[in-house]
Amino acid sequence: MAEDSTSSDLRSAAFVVKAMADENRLRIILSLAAGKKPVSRIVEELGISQPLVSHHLKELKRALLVRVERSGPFIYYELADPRVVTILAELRGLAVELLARRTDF
Amino acid sequence: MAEDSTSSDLRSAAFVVKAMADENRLRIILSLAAGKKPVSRIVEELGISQPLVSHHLKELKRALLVRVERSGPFIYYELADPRVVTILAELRGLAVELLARRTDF
DNA sequence: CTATCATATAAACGAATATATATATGTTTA
DNA sequence: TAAACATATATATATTCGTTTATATGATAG
Repeated sequence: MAEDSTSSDLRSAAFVVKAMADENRLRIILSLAAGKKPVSRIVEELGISQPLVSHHLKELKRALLVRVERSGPFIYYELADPRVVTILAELRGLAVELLARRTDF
Repeated sequence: MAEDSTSSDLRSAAFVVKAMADENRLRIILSLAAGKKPVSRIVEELGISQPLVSHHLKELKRALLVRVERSGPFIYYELADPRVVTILAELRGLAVELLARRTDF
């Protein structure tokens, strides 16, 4: 008897959410929201080390959140789906409000 | 000079996302989406041990995603914000599609 | 072919996390 | 107050994760 789809969907969701569960990766996603760009641009925009950016891009790629494309010496990354940006915006709004509420009294 | 709000927002978002980055916690969230319920109900619905459920609820509470309320011997948990359910649904849809795409060729 | 630039990978380490088992706390009822 | 029940906490362990440092790959220009 096969498991219900909810279970496997949630496993998939957890897999994707894990890839987003890091501040640096969220910053990379936000940077890529502005459009396709090579690693070096992300590095200079975010001010984090190149190996670290590469490592996080690898994670994002593993979770299928970004697509890779080589052009000459540059390797361009882009978001695999625009919904990532929407969802991130919603998460940000929610998070900000939840934290703000905490000090309401 | 203060840091820009984007940075602290993303830190907040990462904090909340981390709390969602676990399949068991997503299952708990989904269970609570149907309404406020005591720990024991979550335990029987999900079939995971009571201490483990308590532990994950603690994490969700730390991230302000759930609210707690005691009533007699029972301790009820409920989602702190309905948007969590919406966002989870979107994440699930995205994840399922991303994974499905992978085998398209 | 060598030098240089862009990026990836490897190794190592500490910190955080998920889980299981055992036990404690707090509430109700008799 | 003792017993039964609901939930939390403590402890231990195994695993995963984020980061740094160092090095490798792969493309291009001279």
